[in-house]
Amino acid sequence: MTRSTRPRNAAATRQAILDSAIVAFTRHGYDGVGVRDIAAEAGVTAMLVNRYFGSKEGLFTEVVDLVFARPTMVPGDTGDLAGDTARALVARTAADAEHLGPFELLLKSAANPKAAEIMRAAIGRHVGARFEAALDGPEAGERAELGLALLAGAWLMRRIIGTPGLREADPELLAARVARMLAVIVDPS
Amino acid sequence: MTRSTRPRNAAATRQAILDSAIVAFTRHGYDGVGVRDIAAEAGVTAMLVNRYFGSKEGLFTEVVDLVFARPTMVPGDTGDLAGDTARALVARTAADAEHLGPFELLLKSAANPKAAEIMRAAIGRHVGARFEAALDGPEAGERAELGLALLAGAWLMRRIIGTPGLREADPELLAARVARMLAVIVDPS
DNA sequence: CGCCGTAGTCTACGTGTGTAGACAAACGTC
DNA sequence: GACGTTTGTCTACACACGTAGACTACGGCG
Repeated sequence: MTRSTRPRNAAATRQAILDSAIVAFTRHGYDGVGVRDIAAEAGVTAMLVNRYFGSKEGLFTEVVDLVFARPTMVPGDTGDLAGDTARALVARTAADAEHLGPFELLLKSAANPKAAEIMRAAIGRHVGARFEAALDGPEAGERAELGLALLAGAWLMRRIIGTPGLREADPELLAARVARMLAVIVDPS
Repeated sequence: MTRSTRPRNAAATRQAILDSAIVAFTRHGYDGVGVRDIAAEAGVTAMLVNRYFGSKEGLFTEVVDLVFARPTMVPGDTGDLAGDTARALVARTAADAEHLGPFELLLKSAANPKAAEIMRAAIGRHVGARFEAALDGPEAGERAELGLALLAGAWLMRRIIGTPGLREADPELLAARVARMLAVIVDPS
């Protein structure tokens, strides 16, 4: 039809597949996307995906590792960790915001046990450690994950389920409340 | 093989399908189960499911309504709402606990937008109202859903993803921490 | 005893899945 | 300028999905 074969550029093609996969997996979750969809969005045949990444699972593993590696929520140390994080959460889960990022990916793919295991590993490798490093005091790991739990839960309710109370809440008031909840795990008490 | 047809009992058969569906949807999520699986577990053909519930979506709607209707987490008023709820959460997400119930269903099926919409409606109808009724003061709806968010997030991390910090945390200490976070939204401040 | 509505099964269709294997064409190198 | 490697496509398979439609047999009522 349009073109028989795309220009030969392995690195660029691989990256195009990866980009397409990041968006697709984040939007619809592991089970909600087919390899053909990802390939089509990258302008490529489905088989090429398996050639570069071994399998759908392999591709997902790489996507998760990439998405979870870069920090999106926890800011640099500005002195007000709880407040900054809460404000970032509220801003990113606003109705008109673009809803990509690790939390969306996490929630959309959690249903599949294999995907869950892959993400658990990536969280331990990247996110947990990063969040944990921002905390002092005992039980930093547990407290860090509890903070992540609140963020993930709020993301779920506000963006994915779209529960009205949180969706239509006043942003600043909501952020303040979330900050107060986060303060419980930020301050060693 | 064993039997050609099951004894004719409409009510019992319908209930058997419903029971099977509750377990299956909760365990594997909307997209993770086939109508054939549910039917087989109930000792019935797949088509009977559609005959009784119209479609897979109709069956799911009924399951969600049933599961979200009965209270599982928020206790009767014992004077310590935050503490009791936190303890119930920790107990129910323990490693050796049976992991059914609304939160598991919610998290496992959130990936599918149609399922998410069905659950959003059910939350507004049952859970939100129940949790909200337990709260006094302003913004009760927002605060109730924020509480649900924490519970859902903790459930996700501890049971579904299986993050080590929360999985291996000391139950009483974890419950105390969750209770302190819940206290933020329970007390009007 | 015979009938009829209903509870149930069976077959089939169309579509989508992940991936294996064979084939075609563009590039770098001699 | 020919060759072999790489990059990409095409076809195909085996399976699972939701569900439409036709068929069968049980059970209560006359």
